[in-house]
Amino acid sequence: MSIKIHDSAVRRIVQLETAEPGRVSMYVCGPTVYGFVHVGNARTFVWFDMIRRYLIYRGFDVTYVLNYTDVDDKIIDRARLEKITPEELASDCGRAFEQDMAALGVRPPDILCKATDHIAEMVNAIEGLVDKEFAYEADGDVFFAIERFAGYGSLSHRSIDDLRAGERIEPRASKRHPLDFALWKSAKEDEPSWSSPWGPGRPGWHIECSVMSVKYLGMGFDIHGGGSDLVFPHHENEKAQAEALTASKPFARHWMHSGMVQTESEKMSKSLGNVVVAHDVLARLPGEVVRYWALSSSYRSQVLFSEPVLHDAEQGYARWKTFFDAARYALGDEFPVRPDAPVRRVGEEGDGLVARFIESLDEDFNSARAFATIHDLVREGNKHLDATQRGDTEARATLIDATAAFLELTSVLGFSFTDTNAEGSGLRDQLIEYLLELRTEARGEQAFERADAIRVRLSDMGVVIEDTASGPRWRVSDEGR
RNA sequence: GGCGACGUGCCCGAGUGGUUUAGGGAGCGGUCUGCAAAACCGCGUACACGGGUUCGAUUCCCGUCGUCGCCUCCA
Repeated sequence: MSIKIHDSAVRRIVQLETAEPGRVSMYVCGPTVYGFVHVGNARTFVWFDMIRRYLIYRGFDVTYVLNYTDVDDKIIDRARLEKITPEELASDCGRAFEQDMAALGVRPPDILCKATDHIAEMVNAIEGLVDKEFAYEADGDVFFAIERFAGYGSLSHRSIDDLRAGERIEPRASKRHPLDFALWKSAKEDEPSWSSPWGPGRPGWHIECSVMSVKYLGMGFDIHGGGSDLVFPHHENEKAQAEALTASKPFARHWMHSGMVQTESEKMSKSLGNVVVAHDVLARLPGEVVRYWALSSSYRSQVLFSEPVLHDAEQGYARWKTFFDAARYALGDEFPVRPDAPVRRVGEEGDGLVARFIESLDEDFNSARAFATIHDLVREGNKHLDATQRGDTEARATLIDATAAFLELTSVLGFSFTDTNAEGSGLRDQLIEYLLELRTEARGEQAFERADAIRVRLSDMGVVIEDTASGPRWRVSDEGR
């Protein structure tokens, strides 16, 4: 088990070194629940889901923690706008998030934690930081004093001077240093608040992740993930808080950051107003297609979200699904439902395609290469379809191997294929079969017009007919589901 | 201004100091088919530009140009 990852703290590819052999603890910054997540968000969560699945596949015992930031200025503002309470808004958006994630094949985390369930722990942590003089109070607010923490900026590779040079906002007058950030914000009128030694208020943005990650995984947990726009200030601040409070380090052993999604030539971002909400995309495309798009290039690179790119994903995924359907038809009862023993010898050269798949993902999760091996697997399987249907037992054995490997590898990537034909009623199937009989008869009589008419009508209803060596095969397309 | 990433064939997108092709999409040609569809086979000889290192660079180094990200809430 030798897995390499790009660690953004050191900016290079390193060996994954976990605190305990065979176990991986990972914390990923989840959504701020005040609206639907956009596809950039979604891509990050799909990616960490895949990483989690892969680590499990490679034998690690993985603990995956995801948080909801459910107390925040934007939640308060939006709730006010919609005339509902912030709690209602947060729980609605949490539910919507879970729906979207389910559609994308993202498994729920092992631990889902919410900021509002950890206010007391956060207050405790802030008190600790004040005691140790890493933080100070000013008019009911509490700030973290970055100058007191040696090494501030080390995660994002910035010096305090560099950061000041790029300042774009007027610093608060009550801060001692312009880059000091809020741990606790005093409540204004009509805002949700909790009591604290500094008066009623709510926690600042970063503290919840420090507190919750350490609570559930302990200092020195293995992987901290999120989008690359969180490196500074969010992750830098999380790290400073946690290491200052516990007087120990590291906060996280490895940091992984996913690249930003862009539309046209701009980053997709809520503040730029150019977001495409995942919910809308999922309303018109299967989640698998979006997942295919998300995973078909490196998690670290910036990627484009556009119609042509979605089309590529749609076609690529369709190739897999078509193979699945064809293999199911050709193999019948011998279709490998769940591969118990991994098949490692398909595509016989070297160690085969499964080995190449593993080798690829071991190297900082090179999913593009992993996808290529699955496409090769599909080609290998497709080559043996016709012969299988003609009764060639050797071809059949190869097809079974290829299919088993295909199912295994795609499931590692989080794709599950379902037999769309099986979703209908027995009556429907009988009717389709009957129409196929009529069509076969017509073809026998050279009445091709009649035969083609049946095919067209069925196709309009979402039932695709394909003539094969051993007779016509039908399948229900996505439109027909 | 500081920090960083990237620039690969029509498009998306891996990768490598030379010997063997990433892969997908689109296109063209072929096989199969009554016709389709699916599938399979074949094809395009790509690595921003200019220097340098090297026997040899798309791959290393320097520079130029360009694109994008972070430095503000953001996945």
